[in-house]
Amino acid sequence: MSLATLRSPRKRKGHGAERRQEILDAAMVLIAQQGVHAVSTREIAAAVGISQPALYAYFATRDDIMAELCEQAFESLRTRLENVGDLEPGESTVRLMCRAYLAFGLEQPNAYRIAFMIEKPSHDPDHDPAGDRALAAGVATYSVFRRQIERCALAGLTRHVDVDLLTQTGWATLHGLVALMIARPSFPWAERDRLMAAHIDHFVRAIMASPSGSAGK
Amino acid sequence: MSLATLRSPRKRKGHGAERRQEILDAAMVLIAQQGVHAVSTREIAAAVGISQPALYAYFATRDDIMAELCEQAFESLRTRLENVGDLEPGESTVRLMCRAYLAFGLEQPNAYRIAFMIEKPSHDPDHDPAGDRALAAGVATYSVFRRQIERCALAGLTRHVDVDLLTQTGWATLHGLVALMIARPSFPWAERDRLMAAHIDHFVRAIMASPSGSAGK
DNA sequence: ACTGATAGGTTATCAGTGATAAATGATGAT
DNA sequence: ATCATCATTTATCACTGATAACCTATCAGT
Repeated sequence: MSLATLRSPRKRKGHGAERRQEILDAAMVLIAQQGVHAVSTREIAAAVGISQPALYAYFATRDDIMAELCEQAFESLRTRLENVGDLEPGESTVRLMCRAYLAFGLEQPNAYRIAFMIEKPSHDPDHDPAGDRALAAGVATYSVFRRQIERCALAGLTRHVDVDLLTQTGWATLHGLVALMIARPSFPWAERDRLMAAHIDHFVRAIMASPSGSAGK
Repeated sequence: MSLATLRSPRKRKGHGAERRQEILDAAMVLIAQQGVHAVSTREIAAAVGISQPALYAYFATRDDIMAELCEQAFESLRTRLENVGDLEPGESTVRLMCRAYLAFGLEQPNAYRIAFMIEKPSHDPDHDPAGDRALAAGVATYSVFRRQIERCALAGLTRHVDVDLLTQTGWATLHGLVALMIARPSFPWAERDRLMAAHIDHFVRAIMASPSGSAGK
């Protein structure tokens, strides 16, 4: 009818959840290109081909988009950890899981940032559905990690048997290296591969009862 | 909150570096109260009693204020690590240093955030004086940490003798726990004291040659 | 075929942000 | 007393996330 409305390259009508995922995908691509803080709602909307307020039909706030991406990042890491498989519990499996974790963080720093390093300003004690779902995804990922440790603990391979304590300090150990290397790339780090290998050695040495870790170089 | 009401009566001319530090102090207080992201340049200016553009006579950008606070946070941590003292090198000294690190991070989360968890959007290859000074302060703090590890290494108390590798993975280990607990407080963490103690045990176990770490709970 | 409801979208606008330019005002030297 | 200087202010810019109000297809029901 009115040709004047064709000025902008308006796209077809999205079918509900499709467009929702379109938005998430566009946001992730932009974030991967420009970093988390540099992407605005207007850029995301333009990438999808809709106006900026249209986003708010699918997400209550910008942070909700981030929370959803956080959830997806957690699930990405979770499948990666699950792909380590249910080999027999032992040091080599633990090493594989550590490698998978570090690889995820260093290969997809933006996903890692969103999952672990973006602080949510929401301190509302009110319901925060998006944040809750992200937290649940984080706990689910944690559970995969924990399961491997637990199997080692049940086999008597760990230094002690408080599985949550082992898992949390172990996870924190891995997170520390990834987070610091992402947040402070200017620091004069040692060579990456040696650093990763040493860190995994330290992990195994800290957690396992009788590690076969290389003691020297 | 109306910013105008927070504004103290206009002050007299500032005396160079005095006012500069006034700004930094006000910024740090506000950040400690409201968090890093929630503090605007207008709030900082109002707290000092000047107009918002007046800040730019002392700092080129808001990020420069943050970089300066980052530098001060690093120095605060450095003195804390130095206060561990130059006792004889050994496991107990290392434990003290770990405790000092974790205590700093958990007691002053905002200073810790500024020092380690705020990513600078400046990717300019151009000169970035403020960022450079912050990095230098970080390296200086790293050196204090490194010195203790080095003394242990020279005494033959560490698992191997690549001091930078030991220090960097060790530092990352400590950072991981602090950063995760700060960034994800909603996670169902184990009890804090036990977690800290276990983490320090893991650190010692990973770094030292013959740790006396408690093996059970 | 008309009606109304509704999903999906738009334009216009708001308050707040970091930052800049130009006008103001006090200070200190001459 | 005059003038230059510099700290500081007012006014403003472009941009941000978010809201209000208004269009416009599409579709179900009579």
